[in-house]
Amino acid sequence: MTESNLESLMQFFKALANENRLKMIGVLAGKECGVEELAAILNLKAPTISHHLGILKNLDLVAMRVEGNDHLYRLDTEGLEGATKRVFASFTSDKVTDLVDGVEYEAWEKKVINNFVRGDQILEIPAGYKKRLVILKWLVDFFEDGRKYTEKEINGVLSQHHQDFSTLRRELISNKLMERESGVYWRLAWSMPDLGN
Amino acid sequence: MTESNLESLMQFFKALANENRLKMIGVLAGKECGVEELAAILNLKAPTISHHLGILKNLDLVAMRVEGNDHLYRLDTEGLEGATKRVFASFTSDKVTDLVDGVEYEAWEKKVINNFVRGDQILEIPAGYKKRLVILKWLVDFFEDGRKYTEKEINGVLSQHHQDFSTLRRELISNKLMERESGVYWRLAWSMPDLGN
DNA sequence: ATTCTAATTAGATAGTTATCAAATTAGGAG
DNA sequence: CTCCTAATTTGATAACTATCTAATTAGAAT
Repeated sequence: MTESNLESLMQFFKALANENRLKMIGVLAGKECGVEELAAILNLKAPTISHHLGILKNLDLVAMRVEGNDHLYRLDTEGLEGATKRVFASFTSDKVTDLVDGVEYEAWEKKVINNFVRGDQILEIPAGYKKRLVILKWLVDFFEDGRKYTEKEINGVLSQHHQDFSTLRRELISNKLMERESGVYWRLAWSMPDLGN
Repeated sequence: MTESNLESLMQFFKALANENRLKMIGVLAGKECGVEELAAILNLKAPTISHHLGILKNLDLVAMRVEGNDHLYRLDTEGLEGATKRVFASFTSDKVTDLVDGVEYEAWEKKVINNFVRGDQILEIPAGYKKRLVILKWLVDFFEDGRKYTEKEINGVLSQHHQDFSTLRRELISNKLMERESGVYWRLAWSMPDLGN
């Protein structure tokens, strides 16, 4: 459903993402045509038309009947409407998300952690906001949820990961990952999804 | 409207006729992303992502805001819905025909006439049904509409265009372009569109 | 100010697709 | 049965597009 859905969507769009195929659909909507006739109308050679018709036929956008030596093509109105409806159903609001679920949403976070953490050691505190936040979220996971910590305890944990524990402590607070009240600290954020580090 | 309509339809389909762009839409429907983040998720390099985003942005399918050094992209839901609706509208029943009106519908008939007629002379009666019909339609235009003809008159007119007037006469009848009753003939078909011959 | 960061643009290359000419097929016409 | 006609298939080529690396830009951080 998901992968093949994306695949079939793509097939549909590819089929229509071509000037001459669109024109063919327009022409065939008006009248039934043989291959040579289409070739003349669109200023192309017959093999090219055959090629395009093959693509459209595979998706049931056109249909064919034989009359004598001629292959008469026409628009498959039902096929077109059906495909159109199916496609645009996939593009309403929430459905779009379904296009991707084989996708590794956390790839970038993993990469950031890989680049800035070795073992348990933070090699460097990232300058950019987004990356720093990733590291802070990784870091906050070393504190138990629900437990209260003294500042000394906080510093103890943080200094296991990087020398500049006070910057880290400040950042955790300002980014709302931990909270402090009258000298007592506790974490706010929940665990990150497993990043495999 | 017409030419540019086809053009803009094509732009839309081309934009979506690509696996990675579809995936990007799926991802961005779920969350705002920076370029590097998308690059990591889709296993591509940043310039490639920029390239794709440019295409999507031109069509208002995604929108961007700046935060620090990051360019954060998100799905432009309204733009997407709007484009989708517009496209969908172009594909309902009769609208499809509007895709082509700069197109020479009679190109093939012209070509047939050019190949089988020189001046007023039919060089050869086409074997294929469709082509023969084109020539017959060209031929019937030499008879006045509403006037009655004797068989002798018919033969006289036809023999000005080809020696085998009796075959032509028979064909005109069997193809319902002329009718006969008790030795009197009259034409049935109306004039062809001007083919410029 | 200078350095750094993320994004974009430019240029090059590889993969894909449209197109045509030539060969082949399927099936009517004589 | 043989020729003829229209379509398709095959193979080659040209145009286009996706992708990458390297160079550039815009703007934040120090």
